[in-house]
Amino acid sequence: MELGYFVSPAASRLATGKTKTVGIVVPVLAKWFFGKVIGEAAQALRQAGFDVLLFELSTPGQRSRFFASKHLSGRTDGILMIALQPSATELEALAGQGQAVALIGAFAPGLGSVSVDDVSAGRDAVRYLLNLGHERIAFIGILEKESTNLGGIPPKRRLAGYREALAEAGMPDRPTLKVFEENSVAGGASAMTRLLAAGRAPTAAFVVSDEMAFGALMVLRQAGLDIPGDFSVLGFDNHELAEVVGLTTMDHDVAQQGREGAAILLEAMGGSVPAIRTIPTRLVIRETTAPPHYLRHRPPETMETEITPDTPAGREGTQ
Amino acid sequence: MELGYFVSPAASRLATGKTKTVGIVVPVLAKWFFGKVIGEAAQALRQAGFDVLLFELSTPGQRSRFFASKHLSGRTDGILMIALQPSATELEALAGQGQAVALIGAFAPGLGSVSVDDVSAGRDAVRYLLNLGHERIAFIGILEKESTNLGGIPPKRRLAGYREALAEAGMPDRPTLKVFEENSVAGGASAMTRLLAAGRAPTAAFVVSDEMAFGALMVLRQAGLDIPGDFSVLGFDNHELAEVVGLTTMDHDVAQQGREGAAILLEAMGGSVPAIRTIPTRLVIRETTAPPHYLRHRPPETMETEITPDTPAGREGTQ
DNA sequence: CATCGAGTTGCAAGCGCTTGCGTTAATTCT
DNA sequence: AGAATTAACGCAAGCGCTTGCAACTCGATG
Repeated sequence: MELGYFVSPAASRLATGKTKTVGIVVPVLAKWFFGKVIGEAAQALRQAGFDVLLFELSTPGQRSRFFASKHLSGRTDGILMIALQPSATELEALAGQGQAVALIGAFAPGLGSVSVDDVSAGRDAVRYLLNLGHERIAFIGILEKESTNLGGIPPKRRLAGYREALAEAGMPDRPTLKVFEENSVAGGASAMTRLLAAGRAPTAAFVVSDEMAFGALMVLRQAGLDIPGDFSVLGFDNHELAEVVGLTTMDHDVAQQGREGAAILLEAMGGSVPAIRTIPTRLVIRETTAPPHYLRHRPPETMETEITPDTPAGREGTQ
Repeated sequence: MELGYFVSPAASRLATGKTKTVGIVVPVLAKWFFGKVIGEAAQALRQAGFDVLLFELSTPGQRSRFFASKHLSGRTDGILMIALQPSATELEALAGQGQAVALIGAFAPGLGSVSVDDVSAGRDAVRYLLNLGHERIAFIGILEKESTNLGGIPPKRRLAGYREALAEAGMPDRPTLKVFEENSVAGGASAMTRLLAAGRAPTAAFVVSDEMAFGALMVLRQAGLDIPGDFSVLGFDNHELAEVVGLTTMDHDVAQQGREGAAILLEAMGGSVPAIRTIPTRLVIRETTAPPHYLRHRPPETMETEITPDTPAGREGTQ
């Protein structure tokens, strides 16, 4: 019974009610982040003897259908939701089908989850730009279209971090410096376009995703601006290609999030108390950030090459 | 029986022997291409009433384990293999478990498959560089490490296309201009480094994947070379970020490959004769290609902006 | 040596569905 | 309207496993 596993899963499911299968739910697949985290989580889950079913909820229709029909019972024992903030009724629907649930990049009362410490990451990112001497720092965030469910909580928390850093430094939080667009290269491009078209342009931008930052960089280059001389860009994710572009970015261990998410789901299915874990972030300085050109003659006051926030990975009581 | 679908899948599987589930098998997940094609295929499969199980075979161990144990029977009705060239014994193992099989980006006798017309795509790409006036055109391909199963057939066929174009033009096929590395940004970077370090450097390179092309571009820029003035780079895939970098590349409809792969698997599970389809490619000219600098004063002989090969999508008798 | 307890083994019930067959109701033709 | 054909319906068997219980074996103890 232990080695050959020639048992018929169907029969054993019927008899036990356990499917030995989990569902991984993502808003999109064709993004580096999701591939990475799914891959890592799936491997851990598979190692624990679970099959993994994939669900992509890229439209509101798919999302509501997924939660509406109770097709999960008998199909999966648990659900790992990635970058999707479930509503109370959605959570109920899942619970009603006897599903254990774990979240990556989201929170829910009573559920286990992993996420990065977005507010401190946002704060650190903006602090760094402030230390460089920037005074007009833009924030490029993710637009919450109802037709998409990307975004969710993390970008909001990064915005909170942005505000904190500004407040700390006694800088005003100007509404005109905050723009929100779809989370994609194109979205980042149009956000930067809007920023440049507005009255007084900023000298730096904190962009909540590297993909958007790529788009932003593209329009800056097309506009003939020198990076980082005329404009600094700081991204988020440490995307696989951030290095190619030389993008300064906020790194967080994506693979670890996948692994921890899997572990937490496993615990939840085992009936353990749900853990809430936080992944640390780390600023990776590359070539898209520098003091603003009007300060170029003297070196910035601080010039660390790497900042690791003092929030270690571990259990936290947040939420 | 049609609407509510409150049936217990386990019981129905037991009774019918059909699982209404298919497996999608990929060598890696954390790549744009795979996310895209899986997403599209999964959606089509799901629409047809199938659940999709995900299998990532990123190591030779995982691969052999996957084919060795007969854990598929009773789990899936069919397998969609993406960018994985199955061996004869692997195919037997699958057939022995009653699995229908469809391939994306690979071929096998008697099996349905979709793939791009790699040889004509490679030929077109290199023809374009030749038309631009390049005389030393490098080929950056994928190294077949036994520890990875990426690559496979398509890159080999692209190389064949490269050779054909060179032969047509009466140009020699110099071994020193062909380098092979791992399919990644880093691999592309080291390939280009080797090319620049060698005796007489080429003036252009045809790179079999955009990711490698990104790496190649990175070292060219670091080397202080002007692109496309000093060096032209032509990629493959039309990666989501190719536009950001301005990379000239060979585009092929990735989503369509996913859809067609799903359709073919569905047909195969329905007992139809397996179809072998080919996806057309299309050269997308951007800013990384130009005539070599020593020809800059006069315009190139031909300067199309887009070449659509005359091989339409459709059934073919190849293989 | 007999008895009791612990450990082992085998058996049958049942998980919830599908499927074919026998039965009954509905429908059509003469 | 009666018989024959067809459609609808319900019933029981069985898919291959798990699991609890009964029967049994073995070892240890009084």
